[in-house]
Amino acid sequence: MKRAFYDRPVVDVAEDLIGCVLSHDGAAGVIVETEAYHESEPASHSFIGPRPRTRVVFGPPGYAYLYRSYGIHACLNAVCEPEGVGSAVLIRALEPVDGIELMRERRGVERLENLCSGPGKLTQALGIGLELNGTDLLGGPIRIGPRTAGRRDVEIAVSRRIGITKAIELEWRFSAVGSRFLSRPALSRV
DNA sequence: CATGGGATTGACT
DNA sequence: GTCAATCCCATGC
Repeated sequence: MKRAFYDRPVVDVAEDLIGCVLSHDGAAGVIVETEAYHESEPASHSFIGPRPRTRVVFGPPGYAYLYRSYGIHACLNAVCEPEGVGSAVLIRALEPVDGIELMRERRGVERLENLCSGPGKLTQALGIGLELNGTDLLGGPIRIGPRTAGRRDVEIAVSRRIGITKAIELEWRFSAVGSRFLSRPALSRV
């Protein structure tokens, strides 16, 4: 993807990332679930303004923001919108396509539907750790490629975001309709 | 400086 | 369905 892809409203980027291919260190998957987060709404880490932890979210678009969740898991985001605006897309689930055996080793589970069906699972399956926070998604170790042929017209469902307590009314979660690889099934559709 | 609480997962009832 | 694990970091005294 080009830098300009990320330099747009975060909700648009979140929707357009469905069907794109995320890869790192010998493994890759098609993005089937995302959520948008923006400094204007209280569910976002950037709501309270720049802090040491969220510095990269306010930086230029097209960089990786990684944070530790519940003291255990790493979650991957793509920073969006112009520098100075705190927004990012959380990658929540992938359909495994490459390096599946490597994913199984890293995850310690066999079942395909269990390898990348959650934000903490997919970072483990791809070997993405917190040390990659702030790395460039263009030319860095983590890559996001465009939709491949046959994925250009994916049907995309819209729903409320998962696991948050604030701004739950916003329908900023996007998922590929009918995918078996979601963290949770979707409800409505576009 | 002490404390509380997650953008989650997996094990267990 | 319930619940503990585990660690920054943000917040408040």
